Amino acid sequence: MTVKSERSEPRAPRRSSGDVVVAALGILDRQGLPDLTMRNLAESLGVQASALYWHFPNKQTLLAAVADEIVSRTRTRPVAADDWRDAVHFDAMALHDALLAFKDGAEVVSSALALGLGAREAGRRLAASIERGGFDRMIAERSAEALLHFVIGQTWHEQQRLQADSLGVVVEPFATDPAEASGATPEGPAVFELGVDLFLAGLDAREPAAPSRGAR
Amino acid sequence: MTVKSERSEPRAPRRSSGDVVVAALGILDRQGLPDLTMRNLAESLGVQASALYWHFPNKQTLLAAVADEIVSRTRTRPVAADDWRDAVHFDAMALHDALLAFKDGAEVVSSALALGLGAREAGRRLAASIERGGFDRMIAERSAEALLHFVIGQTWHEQQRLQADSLGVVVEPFATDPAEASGATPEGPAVFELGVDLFLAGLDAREPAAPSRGAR
DNA sequence: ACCTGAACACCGTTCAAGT
DNA sequence: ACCTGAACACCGTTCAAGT
Repeated sequence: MTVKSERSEPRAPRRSSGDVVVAALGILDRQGLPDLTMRNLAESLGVQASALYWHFPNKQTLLAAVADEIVSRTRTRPVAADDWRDAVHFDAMALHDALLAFKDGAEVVSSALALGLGAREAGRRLAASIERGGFDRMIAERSAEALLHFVIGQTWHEQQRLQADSLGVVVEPFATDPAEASGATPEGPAVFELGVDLFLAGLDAREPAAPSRGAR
Repeated sequence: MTVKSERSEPRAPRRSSGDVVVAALGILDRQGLPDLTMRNLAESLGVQASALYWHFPNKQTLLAAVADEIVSRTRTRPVAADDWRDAVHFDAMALHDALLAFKDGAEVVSSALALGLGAREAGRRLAASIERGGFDRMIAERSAEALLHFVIGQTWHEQQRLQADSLGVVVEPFATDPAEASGATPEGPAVFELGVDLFLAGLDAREPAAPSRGAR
């Protein structure tokens, strides 16, 4: 007989702020950012909208936590002994995939980062991988920031096109010549890879450094 | 005596969509994006909010026009005979400045670009300057896009910090080590320049090409 | 500690109707 | 051609009060 356990009886299944973030990710995944309202989110938790303000001071802070969660789900490199260029390349691709994993993921992370809330982990990983190339910390951090802005901006744009396509909306490709824009979009990943490779080539040229291991 | 001119008498000082964009820029400049509501904008034009929907189908389209206007005010290079690297460098800095010229300018342009509306001119200019280095059009366009995303993302972040500072809000600097984050932020422009230089070095390494002029 | 209920001060957008 | 007036269906946030 479903009696209550030992001590006190847990009145209701109360929520932690972690639960709120998970519920927010669910809405993001299924519906996207425009539908991620405090009211919708509250409803999906079986709660009043005002209850969310016990867990987070405002929506912006909540979105920052969501951005952190998206970024924290980035794949990490299995082996750590590789060339630093491969490590940076891997980090960039992994972040790209993590952003694509949730509808409007890139936009959420972009805003959080610009606002100076959350999504810091992404930059830290890139900087750490770059540092393995023997660059000093200042260079590593700043170039990581540059690469990070590229990855997020590019992914946001790409994600927007993917979502537009899936709705059958026609969006002109990103081309200089409108005449050649009529052809099929070559493909997404190539643009992305070119950017990352350009960046790596730039770093390589800046400092010959040690080939991979050993502090110069 | 202030009589009416020849033909018909102009009843009221009616607005063009250009006037709407200019008014929007005014609000952006003085108050920022959160205050750029259809109602505020209408009021600044002495009109009802619903009147704006005669000029633009929706707010998103209006913001795209605003983004176009911001980008179109980018300084253009005085002399065209320079090295292509200098041209790209100039374009990047000029766009940076154009985005900083209006409160939340970078955010407005970032969104418009990601959404595939407006702000295309920025990419076109960069691509044209890169093409002067002898790269083929595909490479030029894609690398321009990469650089563009960096410039906008970086500027958005920078602008956010500038505005936060001017309000006395404390925002932690963008650093890996929270311990070293307590120092003063070194400075903004340097981060920006490093990114552009990295990018140029990457392009340079990819194709030795002609030094500046002449098609390879 | 966690949440309800009700309210406040807004939003973007539509649409019939006016001139 | 350009705009009004009124409405619709929402927003984020606050706050006293409940358990």
